[in-house]
Amino acid sequence: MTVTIKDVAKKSGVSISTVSRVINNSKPVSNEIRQRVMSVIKETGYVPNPVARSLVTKKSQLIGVIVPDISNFFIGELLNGIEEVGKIYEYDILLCNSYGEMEEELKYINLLKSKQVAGIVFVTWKMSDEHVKAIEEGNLPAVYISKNAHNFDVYSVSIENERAAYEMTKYLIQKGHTNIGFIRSSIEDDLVDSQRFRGYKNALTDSGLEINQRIIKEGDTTSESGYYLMNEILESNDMPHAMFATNDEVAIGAINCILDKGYKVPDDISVVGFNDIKLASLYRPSLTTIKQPIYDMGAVSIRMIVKMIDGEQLEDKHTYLPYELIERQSVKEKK
Amino acid sequence: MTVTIKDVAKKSGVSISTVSRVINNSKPVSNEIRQRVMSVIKETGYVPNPVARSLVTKKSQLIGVIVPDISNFFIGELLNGIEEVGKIYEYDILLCNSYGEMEEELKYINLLKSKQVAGIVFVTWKMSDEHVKAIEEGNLPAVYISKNAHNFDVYSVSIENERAAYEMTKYLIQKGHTNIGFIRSSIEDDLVDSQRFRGYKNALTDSGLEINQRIIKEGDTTSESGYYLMNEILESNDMPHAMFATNDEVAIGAINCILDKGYKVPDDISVVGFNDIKLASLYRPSLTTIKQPIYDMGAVSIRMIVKMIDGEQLEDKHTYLPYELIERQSVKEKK
DNA sequence: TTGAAAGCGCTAACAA
DNA sequence: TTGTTAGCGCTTTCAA
Repeated sequence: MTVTIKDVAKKSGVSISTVSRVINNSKPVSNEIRQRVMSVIKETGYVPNPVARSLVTKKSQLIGVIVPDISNFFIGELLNGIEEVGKIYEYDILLCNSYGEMEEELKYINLLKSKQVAGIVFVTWKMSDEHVKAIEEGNLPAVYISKNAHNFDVYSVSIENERAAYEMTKYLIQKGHTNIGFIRSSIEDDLVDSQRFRGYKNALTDSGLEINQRIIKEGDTTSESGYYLMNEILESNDMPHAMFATNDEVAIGAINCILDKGYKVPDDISVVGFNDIKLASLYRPSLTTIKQPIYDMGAVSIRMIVKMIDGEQLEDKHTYLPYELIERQSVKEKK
Repeated sequence: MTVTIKDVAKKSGVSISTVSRVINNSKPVSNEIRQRVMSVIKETGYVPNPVARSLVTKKSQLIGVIVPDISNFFIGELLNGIEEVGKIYEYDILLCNSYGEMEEELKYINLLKSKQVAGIVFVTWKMSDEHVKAIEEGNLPAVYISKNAHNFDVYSVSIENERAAYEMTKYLIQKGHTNIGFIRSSIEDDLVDSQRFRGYKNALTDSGLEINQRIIKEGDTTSESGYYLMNEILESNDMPHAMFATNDEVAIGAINCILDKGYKVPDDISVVGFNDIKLASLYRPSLTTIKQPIYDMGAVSIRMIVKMIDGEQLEDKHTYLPYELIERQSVKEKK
C-alpha cells in the first residue's frame, strides 16, 4: 500500500496538519518535531499525493502546453526549453497537439482548465481573438508564442521578426543582389502584413530597389511548397539573383528545385531562410539564415508563467529575444 | 464559479449519486431522470472535475510518456502517434524528457506513479533491468520502445532491426559493393551485439564477404559523429565502396564529410542510413534508408496501453511492425 | 431505481 | 506551536 499523510502522522505521533506543515513549510513547526516527521518520511518513503493536493488547492504542478505540431523541429526545440526550465520549478508538462486547428486549440484550452493546470503556454502558427478570449476566461497565467502575438494584449515571447528580415534583406543587397524574391506563408495575416515580409519590402524600398511581384510567391510553410513555388518562378523566366524564404524548410525546398532544374546555389541564385533549424547546417549547401533562440524562447515563456503563478509582476508583456544572422554557404557575392 | 456535481443535482432535483450514475453510465437510471439530468448538464455546461475523480478512483486519464529527447525528429513523430491515438481514447499525455539519463528516467517513473497516471510509454535509447524493475513495481500498464526491448520480458513495439539491416546490406551487395563499412552507435550494448550491426555482419558473412574492421567505426548517433568517424575512415586510405550508418543523421554527417573531402556520393562511395527521418528525403543526394513506421509505433504503443488498462488480453508481448527499404539517390551500382 | 453517507488524501481555518 | 475539523468534488457501498 502507498503511505499517506495519515500514516506518517501516526508513526510520528503528531497530527496530520503538523505533517502537512512540515512538508509544505507553511507554518512554524518546532525543530524537534520537524526532525521526527522528516525521518519518518524518509523511512517510509512517503510522497504527498499531488492529486489530493490539487483537489483542495485547485492548482496543480502541471503546466499545459498547446502546440500545433510536435514533430516540427522548431516545436521540439521549444518544448526542450519549456520542459527543462519547468522541471527546475517542479512543473510538469501536459502536452496537447492541436495540429494548428482552431477547434482543437479551443477544446484543449478548456480541457486544460478542467485539469487545473497552473498555467498555459500557447504555441500557434496564428493566433486570434477567440484564443485569447478562451484563455482569459480561465483566468490562468498564459504566455503566447506566435508570429502575430504582438498584435494582442497578452504575454508573449518572440524575436523582432520584421527587423531580422530587414537585416537579412539588407545583407543580400550588400552582397550585390538587386532582383530579390520572397516566398511567404499564406497563413500569415493578409491584412496585417506579415512581419518578415514587411521587413523584406522595407529593406528593398529603403535601398531604392524595385519590389518585383513576379518573384514573390505565397504558399504553405513546407519544403514541398517551397519547391513548387520556386518552380513557378524559374519557369516564368524572371531569374532572381536571390531568394528569401520565410522559413528554412521552404528555403531548402526552393534550393532542391533550383538544383533539379540544373542551376547552382549559390553560384546562380543565392537563397536564405529563417529559423536555423538543424537541417540548415546539415544541408549542402548549408543555409544562410536567421537563428532564432528557440530553446530560450521556451525557457523564457515558462519562466514568465512561473513568475505569474507566484504573483510576481512582469515588466513587459512582449519579450523580444535576440536573433542572429548566420552566414553559411547558400549566399554568394553577385559579380 | 465552476459548476459541480452538487449544482447539477440540486438543479435537477436528484441526489449527487444519481448524477454520478448518469455521467458514468454506471448503474441503471430511469429514462426520465436521465433526460432531466442530461439537460441540466448541457444547460449549465457542467464538466466533471477529473482531479476529484482520480482522487477516488486512483486512476487518471493521463498517460505518462518518458522520452530521451523531445527535439529529436524520431521522437517527435512517435509523440504524434501517441498523442493522436491517446486522444481518441480520451487520454492525455504527461510528457517527460529524460535526456536519456538513467537517473532522470527513474525519477520520472516514480513521479508518474505518484501522479496516478493510467499507464506509461517508456522510450529510451537503451533500457535496463533497473528501468523494468522500477516500472513493474508501480504495477502499471507499460509499453517500451527501445532498440533492445526485445531482450526483456515486457510489452514492446519495434521493427525487426536485424532483419532490416540484413536486407539493406544484401541490397548493397547486390549493387556490386563488396568493401562495405558500418558506423554503429556506442550506446548499443557491447555484449548483446546491436541488432543492426549483427544484421550487417550476417549479410556479409552469408555472402562470403570479409568483415573489414578498418571501416567499421563506433560513436555517437549524431551527424557530427558521423562526420568525424567518416573522416577517420577516409584518412586511413582504405576506401570503402559503401557505408551503412546506424541512423540517418550519422549517414548525412558521413556524406557531408565525403563531399567536403572532394569525393562524390554516390559516384565514389554509396551511403545508406536507417529510420527515414524527414531530412533523408530533403537532403541531396537524397538518402537510401530503412523507413520505420514511427508514427505507427507510437499509435500501437498507446493502443496496447489502453487495452491493458481495460483489462484486455494482448496476444504478444513484442509487437513487430513492418519496415521498408526506401531507394533514393545515395546508392549507385558499382561498376 | 434512488438517496444517504463514507471516504479518497490533502490543506487551511479555527481553537487551544 | 500544535491539533481538530471542515471541506475540495467525486465514486461507491449500503439501505431503502
